Amino acid sequence: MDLRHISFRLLEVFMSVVTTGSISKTARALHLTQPTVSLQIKRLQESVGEPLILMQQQKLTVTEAGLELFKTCQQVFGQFNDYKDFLAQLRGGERGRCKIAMVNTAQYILPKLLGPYSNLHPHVELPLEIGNRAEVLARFERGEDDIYVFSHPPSLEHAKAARFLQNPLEFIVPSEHPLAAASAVTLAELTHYRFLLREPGSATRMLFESELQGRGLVLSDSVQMASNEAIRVAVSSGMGIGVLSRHVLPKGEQGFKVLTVSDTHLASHWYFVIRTDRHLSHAARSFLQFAELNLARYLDARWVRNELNQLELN
Amino acid sequence: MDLRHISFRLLEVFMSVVTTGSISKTARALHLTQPTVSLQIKRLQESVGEPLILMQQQKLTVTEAGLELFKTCQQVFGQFNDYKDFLAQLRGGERGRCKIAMVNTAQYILPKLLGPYSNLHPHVELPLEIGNRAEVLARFERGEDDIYVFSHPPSLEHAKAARFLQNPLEFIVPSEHPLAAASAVTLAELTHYRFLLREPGSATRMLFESELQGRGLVLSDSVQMASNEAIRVAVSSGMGIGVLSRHVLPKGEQGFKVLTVSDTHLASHWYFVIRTDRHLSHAARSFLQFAELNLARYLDARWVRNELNQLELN
DNA sequence: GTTATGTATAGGTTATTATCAATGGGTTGT
DNA sequence: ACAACCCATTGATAATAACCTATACATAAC
Repeated sequence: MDLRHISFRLLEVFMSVVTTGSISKTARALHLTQPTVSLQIKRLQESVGEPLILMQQQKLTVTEAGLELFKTCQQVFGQFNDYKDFLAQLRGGERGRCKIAMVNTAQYILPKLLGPYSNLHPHVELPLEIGNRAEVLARFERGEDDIYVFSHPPSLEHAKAARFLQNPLEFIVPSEHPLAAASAVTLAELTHYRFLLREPGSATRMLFESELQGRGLVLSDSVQMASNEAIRVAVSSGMGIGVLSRHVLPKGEQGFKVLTVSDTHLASHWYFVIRTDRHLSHAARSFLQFAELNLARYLDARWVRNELNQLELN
Repeated sequence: MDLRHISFRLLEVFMSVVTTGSISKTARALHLTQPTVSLQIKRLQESVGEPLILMQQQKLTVTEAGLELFKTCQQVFGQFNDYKDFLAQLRGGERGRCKIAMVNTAQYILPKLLGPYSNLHPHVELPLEIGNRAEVLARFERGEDDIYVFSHPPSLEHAKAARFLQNPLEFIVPSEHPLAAASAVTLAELTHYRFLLREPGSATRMLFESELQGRGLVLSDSVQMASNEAIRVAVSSGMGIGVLSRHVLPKGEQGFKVLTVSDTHLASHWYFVIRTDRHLSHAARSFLQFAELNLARYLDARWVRNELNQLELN
């Protein structure tokens, strides 16, 4: 038996012949002519190498081999119907995978969207990758993920980016710091103190430094720290002033105080980034559409900047 | 997703691409060229309406849809392998159906062959039909069975017949019959007594009557009875002389006696008959081959007349 | 920078498929 | 006996599937 050149169409025709018990009826049912069906069956029988139906006394009977083939076909079409269902779910975004790579700081805000989304689409896998800006950029280059989250837009080929949230920066000082009691301060005043900053590549630091540079200011002293958490702890223990995303700050200020800097309002933006040269997976599209509709609901509405329509998801 | 024009070959190629993880390797493995495989996959993807594999960074990855299709294919090929096994069994005569229609008297001898055969091939269905000569002939005409058993060859179009057993006729008389004590009698002597016979069409009666006619003898009295069993009982109760196939007589003579008729040796033959214009089912062929080899073993060797090679089974 | 290696695309050939209409030979039913 | 069905066969056609070679184009390896 040589299946190679048998198409599913052929099996469909065969199944119809078995169920209708007639070649002519099948022809009518499938909008074919009777000779066509006759030939199809003949060809199928040759491929199988065994008679599948017999005409005896003008009545069509199905042979043992034919009946068994029919059962096999039923199962096979069942399997493919299951597959079709799977595809439908995939396309509907109910199933599949949406791999997201994000820079460190994003891990404080993205879960607020991911949680509700995941509850709505429990069958969608949502593997997350967290790294620093350079790492996430490298992942983007290699196209390892479906969605990338940056603050600070990467200007790359094949990238489409859209802002979705403001990332306001806040200055925090130890509770016992000389400036802690001031009702308002200026940026220039701050530069006399020691600053605790993330590594040079980080969006927060880049934004802060370009602001300083634009205003001709220079920090008298700064220390580099590996994480936002480390900065927060260091500030609380009196090491210096920190510049952190507002989203990173815990609700209750513990051991530090947020300054009101009257002449400075620093804010970068969070971006969803996708590659234009890759098919966006259905799940990823589904997540971004969810985000577009629900940003204000799950994130602090004051900072939402919904420009996801720029991704042209539809 | 439109399966209609997808052939199994195409799925085979796809599966190979998934398992080898490379289009070129698949091409080499299946003795195709690389562009051929590329195109096949492309076509499959179009049929499915969803990307199945992705090339990223020179590495081939299988999408969700692709992986699921692969699993589906595995199952489907599994089903068809099962079907192939089934076909092999069918062809080997291990499975299937062998419908046999036989005349009444044959039911006393055929089970001796069918029993051992059935033990050897437990998965072969062996439906039996038993009727008088006319009924079995009608079944033959309509081609309702695979094998027909007659004594007396039907000379029909599309029939191939072969003898396999002599059917010697015996004369039986009631124990208290005047002839019961005689050591030997002649046919002519018998004609003076009442005979118990089957219906005119039966092979036994036809044979007996043609013998009488050939020798210019006429029965003085005869009664028609519906079955061999009825004749046996009637003889035992003294109603007259019976003519019965030796194979029908029980081992211990009860209430009757078998005569030795010195001038008469009547014997017809049992025939297996098949239609030449129908495919002989594998099971039927298998049974006849079994019979050809084992006649002498399971039937009384004295009467075996093995001419089954005339059926040209091989 | 050159050489493999792997994939995609273009262009072409041949065999096969999927159809059809027309026709002939059977059965069945009236 | 005739109409009504059913199936098989024939002959024809347009589409397409299944391949190939040649070529271009990446990336990885040396």
